[in-house]
Amino acid sequence: MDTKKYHHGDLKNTLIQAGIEILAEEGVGGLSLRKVAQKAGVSHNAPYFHFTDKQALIAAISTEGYRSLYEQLVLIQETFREDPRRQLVEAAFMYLRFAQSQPAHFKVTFSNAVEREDAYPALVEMADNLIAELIKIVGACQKAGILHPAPVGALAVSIWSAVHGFTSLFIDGQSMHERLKVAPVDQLLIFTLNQFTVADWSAEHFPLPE
Amino acid sequence: MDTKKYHHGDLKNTLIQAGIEILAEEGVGGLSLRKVAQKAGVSHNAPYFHFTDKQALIAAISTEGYRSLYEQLVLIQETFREDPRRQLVEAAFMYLRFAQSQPAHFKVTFSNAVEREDAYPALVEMADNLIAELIKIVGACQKAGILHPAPVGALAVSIWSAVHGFTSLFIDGQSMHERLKVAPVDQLLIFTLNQFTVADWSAEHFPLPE
DNA sequence: GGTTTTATCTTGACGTTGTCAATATTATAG
DNA sequence: CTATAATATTGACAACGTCAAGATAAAACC
Repeated sequence: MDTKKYHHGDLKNTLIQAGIEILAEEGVGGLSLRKVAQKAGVSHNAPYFHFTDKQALIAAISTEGYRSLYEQLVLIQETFREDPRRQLVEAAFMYLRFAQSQPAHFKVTFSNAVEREDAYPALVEMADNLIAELIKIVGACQKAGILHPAPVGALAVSIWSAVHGFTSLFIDGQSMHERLKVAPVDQLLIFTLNQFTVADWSAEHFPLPE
Repeated sequence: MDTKKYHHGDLKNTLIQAGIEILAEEGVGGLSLRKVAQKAGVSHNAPYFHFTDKQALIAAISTEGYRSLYEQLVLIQETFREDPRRQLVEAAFMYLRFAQSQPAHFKVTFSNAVEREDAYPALVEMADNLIAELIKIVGACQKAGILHPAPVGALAVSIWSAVHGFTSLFIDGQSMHERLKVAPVDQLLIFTLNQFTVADWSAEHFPLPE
């Protein structure tokens, strides 16, 4: 019950959504407290009754990014309950698609701006949720013999690092994926995922999702 | 011959260095054109004769980040000329150490701020240099039988993605490396690198550099 | 139900920022 | 040695984050 209805009614979430929309329309540079307030139809100081700081608003937007990733990860597991291999592939592409469709929100989510993550427990909690789901999938893949029997935490960190780095480098200025022109980005992501499988580097294990 | 000596003499590079120092002292949020100018001992508008924009200064700082990584990569290859395995390990740790010691510069380098990379040819060129060196190392590792005989460009992208993602997640709010407490960060990086070797997941292939 | 309290929002102000325009200064070219 | 172009300063402006003071409306209390 964070969202009491006083004058405006649920202004807090309205501001968060306005912020996410501004990120989509104008990018990270266009995000300002005053513009968010204007978009929500309130005065330039109204946000201060819901966020102590600009940082706090950014942290809330970041939290929503984690929530979106987390919820999609849960959905993927439900959808492909008996196919951990498919879960991993879908998860990786979901990650990439999120970044492609909302690059500014993706960037903000991964704390380009938030310095003291500890000051925002809701953010930490949602990030933990995301990690927990990822570990479930990696664990299931190990059980199915698709991934090595390494410590599941370490393997989850490695795979997430690879997918996150791949995605970050891709949206942060087409750094090379396009410059090298070695392969389409989707295929490169599959290739990267394949590095973590038990077998050789051929693309048989993780075909592209249709 | 970019650096003519008129009134100040080499103000351009002075401003870039001042910017890097501010990043080290105050972080990304503390970087402003006016503060950079003040640090260089010039008026608040002097930078506009060397950078069209704040973005242009950021692009120059980013370029310096790429240059630093590139030069260290060249040095590593010279130092361990006959040991491609060692080159790869040292390169990965050099990357991580750079981010650890200058997190704000690392973040700025990877374009948290620069939107139109194409508008800054020097930046693109230095990034290309970095990629070229990385590909050399990966190619040497393949020749030595340490890495799979996959297309070298794709493999370089995958490995860079893993190291970059690992490093980014680590400095962007200790996202999990510390939260999971699965292993010290250095060991986790080695583990991640090991995923790309030809053999199994045991840590024999890439021991920690002393 | 009327009053008090408290949460929410507005208005106004201040210093800082990025950037433009106008002006001054100095190095280089002729 | 002058003229010109490159370099730097000063001043201004709107937008920004944030603080302070006041207004408004919901909630709590009797």
